[in-house]
Amino acid sequence: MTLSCDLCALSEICLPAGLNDDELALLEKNVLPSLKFKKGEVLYAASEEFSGLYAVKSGSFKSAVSSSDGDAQIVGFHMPGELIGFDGYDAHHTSSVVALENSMVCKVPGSHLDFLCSNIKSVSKHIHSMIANDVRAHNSVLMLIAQKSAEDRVICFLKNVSDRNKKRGFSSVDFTLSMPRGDIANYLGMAPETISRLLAQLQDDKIVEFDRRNVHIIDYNELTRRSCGHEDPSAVRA
Amino acid sequence: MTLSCDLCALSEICLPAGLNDDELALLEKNVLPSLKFKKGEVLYAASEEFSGLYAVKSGSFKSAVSSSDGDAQIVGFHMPGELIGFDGYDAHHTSSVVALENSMVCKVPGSHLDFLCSNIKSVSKHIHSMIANDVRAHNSVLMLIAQKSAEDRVICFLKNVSDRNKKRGFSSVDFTLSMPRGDIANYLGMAPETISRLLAQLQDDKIVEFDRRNVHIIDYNELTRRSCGHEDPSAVRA
DNA sequence: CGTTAATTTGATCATCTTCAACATGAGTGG
DNA sequence: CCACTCATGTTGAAGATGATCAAATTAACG
Repeated sequence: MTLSCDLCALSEICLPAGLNDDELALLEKNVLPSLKFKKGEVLYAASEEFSGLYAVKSGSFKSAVSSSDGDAQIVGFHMPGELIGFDGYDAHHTSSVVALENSMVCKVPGSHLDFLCSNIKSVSKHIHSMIANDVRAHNSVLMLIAQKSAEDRVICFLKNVSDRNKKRGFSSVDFTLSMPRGDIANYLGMAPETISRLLAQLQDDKIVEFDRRNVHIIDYNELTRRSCGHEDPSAVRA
Repeated sequence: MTLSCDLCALSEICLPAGLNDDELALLEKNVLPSLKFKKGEVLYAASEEFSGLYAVKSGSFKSAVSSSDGDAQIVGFHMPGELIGFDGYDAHHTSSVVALENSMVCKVPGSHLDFLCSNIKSVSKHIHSMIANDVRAHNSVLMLIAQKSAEDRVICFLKNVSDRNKKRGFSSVDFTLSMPRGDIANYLGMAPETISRLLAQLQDDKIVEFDRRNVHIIDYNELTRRSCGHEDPSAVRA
């Protein structure tokens, strides 16, 4: 049995945000019971037909595209409260989404989406907001990769994960990266070796401590100062 | 007086696509008369409140974001038939859009958008499609910049412009780049000098000829072959 | 506890940036 | 219409950032 939306810990940042009781009831009728995914399992794959949007309830996911010459590119990491699936909004998906750890998602079927948007103003608004966030996040990442040094990219990535944890009510200085170094490297457009070296340097500089995938930010201010105007997009991409 | 949507040369690829007469009439009532912009003029600026979506009617635009440390990043070029403005869909814009040449746009005010989407199914679909295209285009560019060599990026850029011209019914082998080299370089995340050198090399290889901003593709097949699985997104970003 | 995957570290190398100088064109006012 | 000026674009040489290759370590997991 699925936890109802109004009891969900994410209700403040997910679709239920700002709804009254009637609207909440209506929303819940149109959201499927949450689905479980084990680490490595596929939420949806490229070329699959669009069947709805997904809200991450727990755990985390990565989405990736691959080019015809076989190269893969991770285009986003998705944390609880974030909405996934816009890449297939009209027809079929072009990216694949995979669980980075054991995770849960809530699904809003595509057929119910129009109905919800038409009948609950704030759902419509929330979706629009998510779309705009998506675009903004994309722009930020593009700027990051196109213009900034490898060090800047890593710092901004850490800052971004920290911010997103904070938004969900978790610690912004102690958290775990659910993805391997290689995924971070791919996402940021660099070699895993470079990630490794730069993290080591941050540790030497006593700004962040790393134990495996566990992160402890020692000097949050310094991290923020160094994070090159990469505003908090706190958003998803799919 | 604005040319009506059904007489517009872009009706097949713009919002009117697939509408019947009644729907067309309804659409036209909700689209403002087209607006003119001179080269360099601003369609909207970052932080401006969202007031609607724009369809490029003629000419071209670029959109850019800037980080707090002053760096600017061009995040998209927009050609006729393409829709601009999703970055502000919920509240206010975070990118600025500037005309690259004398251009015209049609505006769909935000207040009319929900109405149109609710009442004309294919407009709703078209918007969704544009959003999905946006995400896809983003993913392609990200892959391009994060993973590919400078040469690949330039080739894919040319191929992309060619494809978008073709889609609009123009030549895919003879066209003009409306943006300066510096803008291309910024967009692709490299130095203008590198662009210059790579274009020169393509010319030496007898694949493309350049006269200023005029492009003539000599060996389209070779250009396609070299363009690293960067599928035609034929889409916009804003 | 062994086997494989993930991560780190070192050394070398390539690509692309940067700096500098120059060339070319477009736009403007006389 | 021409001359001037500034923006845009090209080319060369040197240098730096980050990639690649190789090897060693360490963790994850059955």
